[in-house]
Amino acid sequence: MAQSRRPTLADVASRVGVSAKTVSRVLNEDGPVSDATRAKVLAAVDELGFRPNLMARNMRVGARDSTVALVVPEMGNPFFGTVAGGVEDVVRDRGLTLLMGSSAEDEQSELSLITAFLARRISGLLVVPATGAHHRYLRRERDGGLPVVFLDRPAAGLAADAVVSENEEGARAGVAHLIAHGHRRVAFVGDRPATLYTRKMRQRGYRAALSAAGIPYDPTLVASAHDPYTAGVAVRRLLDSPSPPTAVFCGNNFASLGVVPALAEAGRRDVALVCFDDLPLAAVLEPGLTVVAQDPAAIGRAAAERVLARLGGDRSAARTVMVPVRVIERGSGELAPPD
Amino acid sequence: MAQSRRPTLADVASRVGVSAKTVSRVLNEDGPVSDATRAKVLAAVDELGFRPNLMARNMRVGARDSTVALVVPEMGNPFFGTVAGGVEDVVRDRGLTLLMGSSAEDEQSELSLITAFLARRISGLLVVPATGAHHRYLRRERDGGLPVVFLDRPAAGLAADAVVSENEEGARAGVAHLIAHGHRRVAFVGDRPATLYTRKMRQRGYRAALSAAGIPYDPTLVASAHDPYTAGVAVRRLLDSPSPPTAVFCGNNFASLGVVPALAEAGRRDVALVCFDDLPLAAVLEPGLTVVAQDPAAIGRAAAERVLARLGGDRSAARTVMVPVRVIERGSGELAPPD
DNA sequence: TTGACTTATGTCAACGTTGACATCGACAGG
DNA sequence: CCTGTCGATGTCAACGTTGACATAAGTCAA
Repeated sequence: MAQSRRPTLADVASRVGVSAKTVSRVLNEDGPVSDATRAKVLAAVDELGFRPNLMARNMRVGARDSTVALVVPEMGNPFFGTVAGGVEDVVRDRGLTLLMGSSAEDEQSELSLITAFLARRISGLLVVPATGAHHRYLRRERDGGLPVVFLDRPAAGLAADAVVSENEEGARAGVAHLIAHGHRRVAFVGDRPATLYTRKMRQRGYRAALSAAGIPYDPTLVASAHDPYTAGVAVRRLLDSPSPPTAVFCGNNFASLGVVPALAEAGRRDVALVCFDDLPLAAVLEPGLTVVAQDPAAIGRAAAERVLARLGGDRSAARTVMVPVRVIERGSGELAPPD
Repeated sequence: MAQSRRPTLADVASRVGVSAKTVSRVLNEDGPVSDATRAKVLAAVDELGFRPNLMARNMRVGARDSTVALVVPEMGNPFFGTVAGGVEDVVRDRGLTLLMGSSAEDEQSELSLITAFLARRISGLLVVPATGAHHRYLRRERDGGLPVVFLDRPAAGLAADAVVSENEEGARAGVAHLIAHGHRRVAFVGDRPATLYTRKMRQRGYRAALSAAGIPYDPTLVASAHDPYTAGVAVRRLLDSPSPPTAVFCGNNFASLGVVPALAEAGRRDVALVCFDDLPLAAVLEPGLTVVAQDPAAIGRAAAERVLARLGGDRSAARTVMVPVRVIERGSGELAPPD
């Protein structure tokens, strides 16, 4: 119960009867140490339960901490969990540890989280920007050689590396897929707020597909939602309108979780549906859910590789990496409109 | 490009023409500082882009880092992501930052990850143990006052706080639910390896439900899988056996993702099904998926609260907190067996 | 046998910060 | 006018570790 101070190198040293430096040498496999001394030191380390203090070490050697920090807007969202998994796979191989924190989509928490990470002298920073946040204040860190990479959404106010999905092209392909199956009235249920980067890009793809097919853009066919409930309400209203859509393109996974049940409950399995982002069980629905699948693990890996490249001395201009998406046909997107 | 050394307190101080200590006072709102000095210091801090070095600070004040570490077996699994979200909600309110890392279900990576965290003098440690890992080596840290809490699965070889779901009771209730609807041949598709804590507890609940109903335990009705594919294969084999089950109890979410499609593809919607763990879209299936839902966010919150209590000086004996689960009826678990 | 080299160890300062204590002027009360 | 108090600041050492350098004993070729 004595809540005793943690043992230090000096404690180990005095127990063995050598200097702290010798213990340091043993633990870092630095300079020469006799086998006898080594054995005694290791025994003492074990007995005392000594753990090196990385903070002290990093300070002395003037190194950054061997950690890479990842800031995401929500921990619970499996998309970001999978992104994090991709990051970890890559950084672990380089002996780096991943630190992760959530900004809760709040600009202020994002700032304080990033500040906390910088205060720990991390080696790299990965950020999925919270809505409305800007990152001008990271300019000095970036210029000072800290790799800063943005994921899923680009940075505002800072020229920095970014890794994003092919949002526009994916949405265009998904909507074109519906049009190719005969639809002319295709609704778009996008994320909220409408200023969100992914929302904007996907809506742009939606409009591109329409105009490529010579279909005029009709704003009454566009709705916004960030949670399933709102999305459900929105899609019901669209279907009840005077000239309802025959197909729906759903712009993010939370919206999908509302749109799919809403269509099912309304008994409207005839409405064609393509969703951005894959979902578990999507293949088991009746009909199966056609999606534009992102590859979140690939996003994480690509971002981590950017960090490693910068750490390795790459001083080239900031670049944006586009990660491909792909359309997975499962039935719901291949339904023809009623004649 | 100069990759210049980061500015220190002393740099700020010499620029303003005061001592480092005065700058420290300004930044920590410690002792008295004149308004004029304060203003000049803050300006210099801004110009130089000074960031306090938390490692140096922590070392000087002899404090642990204001960080709580969470070790999970897989980042991509949304269950753990939601757990992490629960932890974060609680620790953030106390000004603590969450560090997260994945052990990839590997005993060795778990050990090195935990070692890395301990070397950073974290304030608390939360661990979802990897399969087969033991934690005797954490005894000294726990005794030294470091809060150590295990989640989802208890520790092996260490008396420590733990927060787990009511696995046994939940499985018992789920299986009893099937029995109440007339089933006598209920299969169990459990996690793998069979020594996994959650697997064992849930299987125990399965057996308890059977024996409460006077149904003999039939090992040929039990299968194991940790991934969807294997689970699908297993359930098909069960259905093709000479005396097949009329109902299936599925012991974890990855297995569910295999069992549900397998039943659908085999055209066996008549087979009753209850799954441990809720899934998105579970309500939209035909029939809706009856589940025993865990509350991962509550697990995370409870674990974080244990850490905070220990940090607050709670020296009571290690305890295990059970987080309730609940049966959500949606159709698949209420199907009657063929007569 | 000596100087050059190697092996095994020790000493000391420094990393960036802050607690403890010192200093110095201004100002109030007796 | 002296003393005590307070406000504003400075000095110094220490946190735990390791790089640079020093030392001491042993080895070996000339």
